[in-house]
Amino acid sequence: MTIRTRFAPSPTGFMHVGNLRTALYEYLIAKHEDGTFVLRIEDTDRERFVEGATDVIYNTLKLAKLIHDEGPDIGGDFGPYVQSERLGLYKPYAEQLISEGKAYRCFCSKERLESLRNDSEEGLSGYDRHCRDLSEDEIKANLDAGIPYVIRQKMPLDGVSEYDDLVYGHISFPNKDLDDQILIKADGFPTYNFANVIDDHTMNITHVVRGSEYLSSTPKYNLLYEAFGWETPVYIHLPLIMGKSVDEEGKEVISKLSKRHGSTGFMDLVEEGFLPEAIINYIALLGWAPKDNQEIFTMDELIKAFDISGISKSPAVFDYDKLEWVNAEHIKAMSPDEFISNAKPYFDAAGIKEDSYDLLLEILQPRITRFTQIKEKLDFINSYGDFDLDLFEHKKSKSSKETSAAVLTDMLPLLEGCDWTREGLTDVMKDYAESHELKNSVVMWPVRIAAAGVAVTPGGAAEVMMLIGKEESLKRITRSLDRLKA
RNA sequence: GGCCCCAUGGUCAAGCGGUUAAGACGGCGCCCUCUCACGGCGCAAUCAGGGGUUCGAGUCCCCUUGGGGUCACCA
Repeated sequence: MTIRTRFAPSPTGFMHVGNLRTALYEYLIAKHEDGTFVLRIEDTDRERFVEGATDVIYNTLKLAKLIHDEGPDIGGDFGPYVQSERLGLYKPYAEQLISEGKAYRCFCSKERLESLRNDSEEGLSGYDRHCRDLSEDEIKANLDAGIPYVIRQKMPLDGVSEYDDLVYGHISFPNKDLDDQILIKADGFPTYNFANVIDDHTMNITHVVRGSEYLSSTPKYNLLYEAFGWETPVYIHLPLIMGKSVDEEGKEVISKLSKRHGSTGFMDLVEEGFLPEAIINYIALLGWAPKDNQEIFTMDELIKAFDISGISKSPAVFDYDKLEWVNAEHIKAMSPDEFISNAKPYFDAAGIKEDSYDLLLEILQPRITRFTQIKEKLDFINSYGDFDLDLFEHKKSKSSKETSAAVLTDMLPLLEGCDWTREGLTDVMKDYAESHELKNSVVMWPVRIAAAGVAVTPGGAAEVMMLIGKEESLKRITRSLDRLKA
């Protein structure tokens, strides 16, 4: 039997990393066994419909390289793959249950249900099964009167529902706590719970993978499978992804990851400069650990290594620091071409010419954790002002304003006359240091500071000057020297 | 509140009856070094508490505590 998993998002226009991780695990579980990964759009809630939201889903999956084998855009043998296009399918199943005495029409108004909730202790008890045993006459009268109704499933009043989850093990649940769940809403649309079961069954889904928030509603699903005489799928519930934030009193709180914890939308993270493959890599590790200690994975490696037994049960806190590290590792693992093509937009924005690419590749690749940082790293190339002369003071480099002035005075003509290459520049500085019995740093420090005008630069004096160019470098050094002497 | 689930450093976590309790991120220190990174080396830091079971418990059982989830004509 080949494994079939499905990702069934609602088109809300926003892909939360928690949802994405669920999709990832569904994909990995299927692909590890050479199975099929299905995309199904769950849009039964007309009020929540967002224009263009399905595109966000397609784009996200494409960027994340979670390629589905069946779905609305590519078809398959079990279509349609959009619930709103399957509407006719659900009601007959509900009516079948009514005729078998396993479900019933409920004519209660929303207002009545509302007051039911308000009257109960904490507003927490459910439906009172008021319509569960209406007589045929009462039902007919209500129907004739055109009173809108929902279809509810009759839940067992006692006993225990049990099932086995591949992550959480054996779960048991007292039936008396189960509400007579609504299958079909008054508007004729199926509820998520109902459509989900019908679709999973009719699409031959073998493994249902979802967040652990469904752990306690799974007995309801099973009762539905049971009512139809269908085989239940294998359940794999995933630990939730949590976020850390600070409350009004300045206390640190941990709760289900949401926007208040920072960027949690996949697209938001991408915009901040996180690579899709790094995000995927990181979230794979949130709630799952490989057999060995590998941390950095490509998608193919994840498919190979993924194992359900490595999924943990306890919720995991999303850690931006580690994501940043994973991102940096992916950047460092890039081939020169990959790096350049990712960096090109930023190079263009900084007016960098192609002949600097090799040098920038070398100095930037180990230094950035996100490509979006390139702009500020290269700021010194295009902006230069009268910086604080105290920058020439650096104890560890044995550099001071006095030594700087002396060194720059000597270096200026030497630099002007030397071979303007990285090696040529380095050599002329080192030779000078050697012949004057100075530490390299006494020479390099002031040159770099004078040329860049900032304390921190990617690369050293020679690299800085190569990036700025001969003319501009000499101009800047002259200017700094004048200011030092003034 | 009822019900369900969870519990190893600050974070992700390995461990599945006998270990000096891995590893990674972050932090700190040292080395490398013209700055910042990269790289290398090292340090600090964890079994929530209490009962059992056992020759032996982070590992099994129970209770307590803590955390999370869920109780919609949302998904």
